[in-house]
Amino acid sequence: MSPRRRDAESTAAARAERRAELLATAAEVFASRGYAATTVREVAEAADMLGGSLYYHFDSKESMVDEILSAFLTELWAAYDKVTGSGLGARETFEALIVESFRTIHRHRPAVVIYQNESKHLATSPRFSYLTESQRRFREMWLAVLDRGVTDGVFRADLDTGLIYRFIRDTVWLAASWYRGDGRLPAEEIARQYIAMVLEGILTT
Amino acid sequence: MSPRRRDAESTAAARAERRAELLATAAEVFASRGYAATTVREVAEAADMLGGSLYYHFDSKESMVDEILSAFLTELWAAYDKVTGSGLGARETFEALIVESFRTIHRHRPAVVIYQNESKHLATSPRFSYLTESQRRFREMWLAVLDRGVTDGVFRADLDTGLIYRFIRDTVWLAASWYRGDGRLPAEEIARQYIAMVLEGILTT
Amino acid sequence: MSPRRRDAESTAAARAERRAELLATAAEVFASRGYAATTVREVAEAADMLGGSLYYHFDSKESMVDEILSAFLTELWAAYDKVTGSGLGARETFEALIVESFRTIHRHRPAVVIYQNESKHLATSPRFSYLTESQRRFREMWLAVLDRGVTDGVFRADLDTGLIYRFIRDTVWLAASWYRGDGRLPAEEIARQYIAMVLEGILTT
Amino acid sequence: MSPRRRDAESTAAARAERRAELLATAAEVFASRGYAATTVREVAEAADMLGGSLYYHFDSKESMVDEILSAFLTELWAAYDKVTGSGLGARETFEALIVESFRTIHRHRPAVVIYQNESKHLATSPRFSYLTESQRRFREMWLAVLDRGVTDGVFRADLDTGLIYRFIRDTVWLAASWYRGDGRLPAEEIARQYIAMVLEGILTT
DNA sequence: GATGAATGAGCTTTCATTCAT
DNA sequence: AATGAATGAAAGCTCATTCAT
Repeated sequence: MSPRRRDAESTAAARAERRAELLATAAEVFASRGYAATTVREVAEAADMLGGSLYYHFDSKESMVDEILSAFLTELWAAYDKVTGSGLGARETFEALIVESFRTIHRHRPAVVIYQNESKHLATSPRFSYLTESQRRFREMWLAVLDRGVTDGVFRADLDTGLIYRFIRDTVWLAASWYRGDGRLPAEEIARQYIAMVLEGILTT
Repeated sequence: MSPRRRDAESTAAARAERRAELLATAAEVFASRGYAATTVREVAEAADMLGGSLYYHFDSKESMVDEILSAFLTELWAAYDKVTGSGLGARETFEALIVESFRTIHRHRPAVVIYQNESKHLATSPRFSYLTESQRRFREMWLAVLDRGVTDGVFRADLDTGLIYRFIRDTVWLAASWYRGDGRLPAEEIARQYIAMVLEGILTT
Repeated sequence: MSPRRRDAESTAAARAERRAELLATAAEVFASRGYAATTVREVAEAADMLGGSLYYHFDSKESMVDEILSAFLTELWAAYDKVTGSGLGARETFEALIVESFRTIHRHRPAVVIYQNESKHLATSPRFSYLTESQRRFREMWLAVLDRGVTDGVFRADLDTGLIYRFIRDTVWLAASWYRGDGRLPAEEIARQYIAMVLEGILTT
Repeated sequence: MSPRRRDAESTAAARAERRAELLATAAEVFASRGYAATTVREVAEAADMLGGSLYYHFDSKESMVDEILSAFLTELWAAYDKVTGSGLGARETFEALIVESFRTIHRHRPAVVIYQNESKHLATSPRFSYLTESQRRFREMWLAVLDRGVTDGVFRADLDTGLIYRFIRDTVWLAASWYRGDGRLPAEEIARQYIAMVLEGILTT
């Protein structure tokens, strides 16, 4: 490996690292103030620079949320795919998905908040069509698990699975709004209690 | 009643009605596009007027959300207070509160959506301090019901009531985002299924 | 005189009186808040009506100032012309003009304030060309008196008459800004002291 | 001096210089068109920029007048304080104050015009309370000089000093409206003739 | 004569974005 | 990489004016 190449690599790596840093900062600000209500100046200030300087790193404000959300969704689906591809039963799949969701909230809290608050609005633009697509997959995945559970006689048959899906979706993602990693309840414990509450309600007894 | 008085009354009534109409329109638009992202011109357009004309009826964009939210909260608390003042047991209170919540969503859907999406941000301004206050009361009310249920042996003691409170809060209010009054599921049926799901999970068996 | 004609006359008279009332009110408001900074609504409010109602009486906000100023100037020039046509000497003319000026201020205080504050700005519009014309006549009249006084050996020759003219003009009209008819100093006493000061100076002799 | 420090200094200096330039332009426009009647766009145009660009340098239109007026008053009072602190007699103080006033007009003509035309209106806002305060000090200072002159037998006792103060104040500051630095009469000559007129009168003796 | 609702132009201000340095 | 000045579109809001009643 030539020194030249090493330089190029370390430069590229340093640049990527800087981007990641800036995106983390931006995500924090977008999450706390709301995307539309946050100015580029505020993001820059949080990163100790001036407004114009961000444009060296990013094309636009929109491209920042874009990167934040797509990075989060990519990682989320990697985790989900691993679970659904493991050949677990309906109940075990249900539990594993809940646990993965709370783990993701733990690692990507600001991104989850942004996703929760802004995705409906952003999704109207073609650039963010992947948000709609993700939501569709999300719905299919959960309905499949719930329906399989009903078919297998594991979940109650007298409740509307569409309704249950919505309740689960809402609680899980809204948890990002109040979840604090430093609280007395770690992500795993929240997942455990959440599973206990929901499962013992929808299970046949 | 003199004609003069009748005139004054009908004029004042007509004005109040017009305000209500405009507020309903504004609420719809704020709910669907987001308060910050909605322009006054858009609200006016939805009401078939020009931007400036709205200012004959309202002081500012802010005063519109203010009226929308406070009208909704006033009605909501009237319903809640009636329930909590009826001397019902923990479980019956729980059920009645859920039913009232879904009924309010049915009648004030756009206001609920706005409340859900914007109140965190709006509450930072002194003008909207009643939002914070309402949230505090809301929390106290639910915790009281849940704790009483635990004490009375009606609700399970091994779950964190703070956590349960949050799950309930999030699911109930977020329901406004997807609820459509014209759907196959009326508010009462949604409430019934929701109660079934949650209660049979947190009840001692 | 037919009753019909009397009605028409009394109606016309009543209308003229109402206009005069409204103009007096408007002058007061324009004088205290400034013409540009005063809204039509404020004028109307001071006259106990709604904004639109003024347009029954007047074409526009501009036509109100127009009437206020031209009425004032008409009366002022009638008084001035009487003085300059009386064949008085330079000093007596000087004194008489000062006295008439303060009398006009006494009767038309708000109009004078408006004239002082706004005429420079208004005069740029063709509609108000009479303001420029009036100012020109005013200058000519005073310079004639002062120059005649110098020629006659009544006024000092070592002072620039253009400068003296300006000083007189400024002090006399600005007096409207602080003059209050109810004060301890009536218009005539102010005129007397003013004349004494300008003619003889403030030094002891 | 390190290069870094020099850079910082020259940058800060350049910025201050630019602000001063823009303020001078704004003062010119405010003075000629009136503050309320001047639009921000007009100020910007006079400075060869677009309306929004001014907001990089100033918070608001109001903050521009604020800076213009307070800079002028600061300098004016520095000059006045020097005079009144010199232990001169009443007549010499009088003359020196007049001279300083005309010198200030010479250097700050637009600011003086703005002060004259707008301060009454601006002073109602707390932000401009210093205008009221300045006017109070101004009155006290002049009355002290005039009263001392009367006591010392230098000034006539048969004239109302309150009245004289007002005449002096009005003429001196209104002079800014017509004074042109390029005219045949320099500030000092105007001051000389003005002093002669007020002290000795315009009559031949 | 007056009301009240609406108009529409124009204002101050904000803010994402650009670009020379 | 970052600065700082400027752009220009668009926002919230004001206000003189109109007009049916």
